[in-house]
Amino acid sequence: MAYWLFKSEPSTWSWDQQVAKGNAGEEWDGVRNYQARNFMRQMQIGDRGFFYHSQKDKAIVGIVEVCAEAHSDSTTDDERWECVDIKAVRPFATPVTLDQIKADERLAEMVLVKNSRLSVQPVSDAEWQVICGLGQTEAD
DNA sequence: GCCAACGTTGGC
DNA sequence: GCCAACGTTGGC
Repeated sequence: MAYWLFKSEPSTWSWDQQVAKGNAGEEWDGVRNYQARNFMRQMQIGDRGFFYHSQKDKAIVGIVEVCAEAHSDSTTDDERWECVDIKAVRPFATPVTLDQIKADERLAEMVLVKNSRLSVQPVSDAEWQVICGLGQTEAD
């Protein structure tokens, strides 16, 4: 199983909205970036991801699970763009802020730190464990 | 609100 | 195929 990170501006699509979709999940649509799309194409059902709030919060606030593999993005007729569906699994007991991530040398190689603009990114197993620890949240 | 970094577009 | 111009993102 692979790990990922999904980034969203809470004013556009927030964790609370994601939770409200329940187990049915929701398309992670609107991505118009090839790198991000290519990562979504690699995702498999059951893969886990962090849900990150950019802008005001700048923190990882929850864990999501991929519940549909890449398919065409319903928000555009342009067939280049695809997206997966994700559903909320559980919130972080304590959100992990960007400041915390930057301060932890074990996370120095995270894409979030190296390329903050990429909206869908891979997370390593080690990074996953470290961040779940910081957030006092089950990693399973 | 500013600005740096990055990705995309389009003219040549 | 290169590169300048432009638009967008996101941290500060």
